[in-house]
Amino acid sequence: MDQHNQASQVSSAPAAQTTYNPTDIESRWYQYWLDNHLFHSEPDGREAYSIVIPPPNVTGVLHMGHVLNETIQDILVRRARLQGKNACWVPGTDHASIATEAKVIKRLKEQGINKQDLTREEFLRHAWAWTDEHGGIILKQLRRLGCSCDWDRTAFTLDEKRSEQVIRVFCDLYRKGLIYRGLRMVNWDPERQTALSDEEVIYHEEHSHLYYLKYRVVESTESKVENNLPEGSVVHKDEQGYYAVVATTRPETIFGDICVCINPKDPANAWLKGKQVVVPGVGRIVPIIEDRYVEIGFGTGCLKVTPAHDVNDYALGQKYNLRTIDVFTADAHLNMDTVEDELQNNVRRYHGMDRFACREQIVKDLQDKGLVEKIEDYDNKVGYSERTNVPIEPRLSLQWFVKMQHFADIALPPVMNDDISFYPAKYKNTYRNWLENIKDWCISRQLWWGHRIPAYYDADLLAQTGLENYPNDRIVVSETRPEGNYVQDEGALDTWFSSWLWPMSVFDKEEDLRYYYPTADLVTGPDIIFFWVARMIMAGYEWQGDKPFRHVYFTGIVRDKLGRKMSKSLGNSPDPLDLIDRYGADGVRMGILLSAPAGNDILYDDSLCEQGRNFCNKIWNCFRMLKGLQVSDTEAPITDREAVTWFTLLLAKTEKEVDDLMNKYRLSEALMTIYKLFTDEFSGWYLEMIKPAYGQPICQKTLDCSMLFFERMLRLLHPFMPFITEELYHAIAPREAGDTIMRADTMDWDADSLLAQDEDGAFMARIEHLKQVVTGVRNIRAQHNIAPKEAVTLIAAQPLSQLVDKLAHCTQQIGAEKPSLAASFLVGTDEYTIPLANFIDVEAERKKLLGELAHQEGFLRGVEAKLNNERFVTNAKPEVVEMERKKQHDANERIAALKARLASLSL
RNA sequence: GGGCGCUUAGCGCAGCUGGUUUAGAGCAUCUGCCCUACAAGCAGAGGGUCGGCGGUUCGAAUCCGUCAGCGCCCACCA
Repeated sequence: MDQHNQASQVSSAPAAQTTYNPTDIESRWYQYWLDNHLFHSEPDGREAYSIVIPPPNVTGVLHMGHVLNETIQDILVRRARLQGKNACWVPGTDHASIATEAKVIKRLKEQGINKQDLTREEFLRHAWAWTDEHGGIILKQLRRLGCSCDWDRTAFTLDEKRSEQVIRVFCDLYRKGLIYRGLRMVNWDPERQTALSDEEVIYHEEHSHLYYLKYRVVESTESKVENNLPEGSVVHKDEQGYYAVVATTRPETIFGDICVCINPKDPANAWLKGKQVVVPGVGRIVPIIEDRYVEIGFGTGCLKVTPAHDVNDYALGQKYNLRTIDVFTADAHLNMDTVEDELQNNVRRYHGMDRFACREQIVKDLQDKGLVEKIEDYDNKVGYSERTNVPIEPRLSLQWFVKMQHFADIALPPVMNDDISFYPAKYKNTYRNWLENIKDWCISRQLWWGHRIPAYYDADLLAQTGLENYPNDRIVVSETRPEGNYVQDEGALDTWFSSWLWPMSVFDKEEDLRYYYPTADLVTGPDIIFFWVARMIMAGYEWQGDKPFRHVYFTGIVRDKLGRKMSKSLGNSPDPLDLIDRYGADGVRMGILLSAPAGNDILYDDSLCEQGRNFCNKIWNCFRMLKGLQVSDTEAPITDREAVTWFTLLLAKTEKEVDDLMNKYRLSEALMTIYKLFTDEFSGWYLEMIKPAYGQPICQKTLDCSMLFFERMLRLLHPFMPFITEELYHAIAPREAGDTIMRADTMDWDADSLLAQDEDGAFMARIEHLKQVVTGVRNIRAQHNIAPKEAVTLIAAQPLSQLVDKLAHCTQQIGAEKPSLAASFLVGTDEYTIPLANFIDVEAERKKLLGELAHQEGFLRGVEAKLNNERFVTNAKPEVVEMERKKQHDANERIAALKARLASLSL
């Protein structure tokens, strides 16, 4: 069946049911939007508004974090569309090399296939098959949420267009001298067996141990010890002789120890100067060296130096030209083949052990030999791979790097001077901090799923030199494979090396790039400020000469009710699709947004979606009420005209407020403002004002105005709740084919000139006063148990609008005598009285009045304390003093009225 | 070890270029209501002195200092 027709049918008649059922409505309208290409954008004469989606992992599924993020983007895009801008939201996915490669490997394993047994080409075929099969599910899921992406522009970070640009950028940087290949100590993920960037390492505090190991002093040098002990020496000796004590958290790296280092100024260890010691359990004889890097007083002041397995030790190694002995395999098992032949007998038993198993074993063995002085509990930070969550291993390897200082220099100023503005602004500090301490970016990965590094080695030369010693100036870096016998670099590029081009790479055509770039807003989490945000800014200036986006909106983290991060293992993360089934997409969108100001974590709870669903229901019923009214051609009563004028002003004012809040990215507050307008003002007050008596018709004019208000409120709400607003927009009146609430040119009115009609606010003030009187009457009804249907008399000094009589179900008596048996209340300084002969509880009334009197007198004392203070009267601004005088006057009037009431009550 | 941010009703928040009737909404709570748009609702109510202390000021939730607690980011003390 034709989906378009279905949608039209839905809108032709409001359903009779009293609750809103979103399911069918949402899927039909989404199809309608697609069928009419309402999300598609092409460059034209209008102002452009563009957003690029933070591309989710191609094989990912929708979680609550996405719901928050994508809802915000959709709100911004839909609002821009309503403002008449040419809005374009580009969707897409990320190839997420590490994560996806891991998934593919896991799947192959389930099929009994090992990655090692496949060629690169075979593996990639499997990976693409997997991507085609499972990829892009998340984009489908975004449709359920209502996301108005321009699906024709869907991009993928590993598709042909994107690849071209990534390779071009790599080559460009290489030619500019900003990319180099080098042997460095990098963060190694032994699980995935690849290098990582510094940003991909997450440090966790851990309870571990500090092992104090005995490094025996070599006998030939021992004799001198006794004769020459400097002041303050701390000498260790047991029945077998002298030894140094070295503290380490990683005894399994001991096989790679090259020397022991002390601080030259450390008196405790000065006796070790010039000595040699034996690496325990290994038997290697190593020198004591001296360097001020070692901190006196930490541990024993003796540091074992393992240049192949520690960043600092590597630095020392460079400084003193020490050799490296790498004792780990790529998957972090012990490799004893690198240890000297003559020591093999000592260490052979550890060969092939896992690094942590080896730690236990070597400690045990050393304890047996009496070579462990002591073991202390110790808390230290251990780096974990962000993706595989295994402890990373510092590893010396040949990798490709981007020189970052140049990029830091171009990316810092625009953020600091707000050319690119951050919401909330506090992240500017974080950003600056990172850029001011920038380090080179390791971009090569030992993975297959990704952009292959376009570097080529002469096959013959490579055979002679090997990769490590291949001369850098003979590397060919090129967009295309060079002619001849060349071998391409095996590495792939860090995923972020393609992501950082996203805001420009998604626009295929030059014309599009010119029109849509820079994009308007970026919506993302602060956790990828370094990974992505900063690097996009760098890339934007480097290749487009301009910022990639004008504003960055940082969302918070979605947590559960107890403040815990949502995770699969905790099982505290609801399935968004399930929530949409239960509450409707509009309900879920409102739920997630309500308590999510920029940068604040949100504590998700189903009750928030319930509130969203309930709001939909309220809107739905407002419409049912209006649509169900009988109409007449009679003149509108004065009360209708007052109500219409009031609501016109209120709506115009609220629209401006909402607009202002949106400009400040205060989306939650904007939604709350609309919510209150709809619920309190429109449903609670306005509809009650114009509602005809039972069985009576409403006049056409009033109904028309009311429908106009309703439509304008729908439009105001549309960015937040697209489905119900579209549904009711079509239910209000028949629309042309393809018409939509998201189109810009509906119902323009000039809010400013409307508001100018009540410039001094007198009319609005009158209605607000009137509402307070109604509330006062209702209050007395509640206190005295007077049923709503029972009419009461209201004694007032001045006549009020008939709206009061209608809303409070009362009859006004102007200036009438106030009986002593009555209840009264004050609005401002005006007193209102309701005779209550049959109902009044005199004591309760007196108590209430006395309470009010005490409050007013306390207030008056505060005001008078100020006014009696000469320094206040002379120093404060005149208008402030005047305000206090007014307060004093009003308080006195109210006190007088309360006293009079109390007196008459006592009669 | 540095840097940043937060601490306001039961909960999550707004207010913070000092003064607008002795602090504001939402949710939750309590009371009363199935009144013909809505019980996924209506009407009404209670509840904070603004983390502690000190200072500046005629006046501070709002500015300054300090202490405490919480959170985030960065950092090569084994």
